[in-house]
Amino acid sequence: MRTSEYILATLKETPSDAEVVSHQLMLRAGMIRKLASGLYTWLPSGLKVFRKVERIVREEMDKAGAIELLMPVIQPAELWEESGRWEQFGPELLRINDRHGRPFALGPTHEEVITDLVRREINSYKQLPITLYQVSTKVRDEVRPRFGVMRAREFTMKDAYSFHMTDECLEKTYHKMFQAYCNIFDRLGVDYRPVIADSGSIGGNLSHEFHVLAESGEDAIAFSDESDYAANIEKAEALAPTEARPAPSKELNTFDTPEAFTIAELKAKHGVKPHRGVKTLIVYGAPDEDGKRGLVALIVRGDHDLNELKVEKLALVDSPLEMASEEDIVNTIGAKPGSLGPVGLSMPVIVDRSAAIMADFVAGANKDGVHYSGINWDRDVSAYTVEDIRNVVEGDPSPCGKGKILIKRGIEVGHVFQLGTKYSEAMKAGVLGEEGKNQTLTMGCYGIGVSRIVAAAIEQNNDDYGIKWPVAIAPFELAIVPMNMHKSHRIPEIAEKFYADLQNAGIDVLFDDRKERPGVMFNDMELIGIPYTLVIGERNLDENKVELKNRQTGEKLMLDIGSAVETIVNAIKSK
RNA sequence: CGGCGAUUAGCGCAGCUUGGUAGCGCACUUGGUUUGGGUCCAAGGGGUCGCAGGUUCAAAUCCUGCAUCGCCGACCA
Repeated sequence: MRTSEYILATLKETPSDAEVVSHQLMLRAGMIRKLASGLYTWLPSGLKVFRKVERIVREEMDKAGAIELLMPVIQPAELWEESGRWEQFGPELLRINDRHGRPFALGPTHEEVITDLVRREINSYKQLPITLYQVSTKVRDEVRPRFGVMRAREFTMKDAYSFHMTDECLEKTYHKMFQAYCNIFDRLGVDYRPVIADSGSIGGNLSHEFHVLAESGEDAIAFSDESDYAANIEKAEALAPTEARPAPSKELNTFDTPEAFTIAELKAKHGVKPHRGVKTLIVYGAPDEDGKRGLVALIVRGDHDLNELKVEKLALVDSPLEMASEEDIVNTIGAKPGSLGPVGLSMPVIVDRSAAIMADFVAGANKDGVHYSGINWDRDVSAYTVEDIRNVVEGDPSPCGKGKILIKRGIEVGHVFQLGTKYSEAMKAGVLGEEGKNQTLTMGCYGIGVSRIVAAAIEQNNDDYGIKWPVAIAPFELAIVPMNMHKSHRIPEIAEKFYADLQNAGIDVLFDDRKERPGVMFNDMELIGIPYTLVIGERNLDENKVELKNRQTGEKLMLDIGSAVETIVNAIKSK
């Protein structure tokens, strides 16, 4: 490709609404442009990267025995009603009506459609197991799209679905997919980790997420510093403390706290250390037979955070989890949030394991502007249950039994699930088994965010000058930058020859044939992140040399003109 | 969904307080100059000042409503 016949679309200035580095660089490097909130056009350079990621994903899926197909974005509501997700999915499911007023959804994922297809097409155990996949556009009406294509409303995902007669068979495919994912991320050249995960709204049992590690990641991952344990923080168990609860040594006392309604204020104004107090959070309980929801109190240590996912799974608590309104709290307890505590509460009280071994602690007195000190479990609060309801923090013992927890941030780029029979049962997808009896299929599903990978790779590979692409997914492998080509006759000649020879050798080349100053060209090529730049200038030509620059290392090599093509091809193809 | 903020040329912004000819930098076009790291000079093109309504002789500027975009929050106890 010649720059003169291409849209480089690079920007000197950073658009003001781009927050994270990958979003800024994708705009500046001319990869994407925003159409509306969470909707992006892929410009030529962006699309080239996107296609390279897509290709690696396809190759590895094919290698793992998955078969590609393509399903519609627009899906009839009936299918979603059948699986129960028309109700369950919430406003993220973008719904439309056709001209006849019939309801449809724009597919955020394709479990329903694939299950419907398989129940029609697959009739015998002999056709199983089978893994089908597609690379397609997904639509999710995100509450808050952000970070460019990282959390967009329309994005591209590779989604695969496997169907089996038995759980053992599902497990085998699951491991095969897991390995295929590792191969994919290895080839993409990103630093990633598979982590134990929750299966979320997709449903199912065992599940792993693949995360690209980056500061800007929206997920927190808990690692062990001594083993290869890694889990999404929402899934990492906070082990029960091994130490025993000290005996009470103080009397229960009240003290006035008229201006302290948060843990931070309690610390600032009354010197209460956060780990010596507890937070009391009020949520709605599971509905009773009449559908009425009571309140439930959740107690965690002042310096700990509640884990909503763990709470949601408790039988006493309504799912999805919802914080009680201030009105309901005042009406039931007689005090506002900020002055609540476990003493004298007439509702179920669920205490975190770490809070349950505290003695002589501080909490609100359920009276505005008053706190208790010297609270002790059993003596002052009789009815309560103990559960794991908090997020792990750094330094906690690892749930795997070895080492301590470290917390890092990650961008979720892949997710594999063992779904089980959630969809096949609801949608009656079964086949005849060996004994001639109908048997419900068991399913797995496996997603990779193709567009998100592009952004995640940039988060991990950039510097002050721009993007530093891994060769495998760079928009171009090499840039030819001639110095002042229009002032010379031999430079264009040699540059053209290199352009032709390198292309013939299978290198993806961008030939910067613009009439620009060298600095402008260098800056553009570095911003776009092309891994190698071949600089052709009079200065070196006199010695029969050209210069090869490596974007990753900054290293410059002088090459003899005669052997340069071979050297370059070897360097690039070895990656 | 709640709070805050923004909206003026393709991009980044000023002008608004105190109403009176719509500006700057980058980008773009033309000419010249320069040429191994975003040259310099000159001339030019490009705007329903987000939309609707109101106040006024006069509104980018003041008032009201709406829309869009963004940030933060939804762990506050």
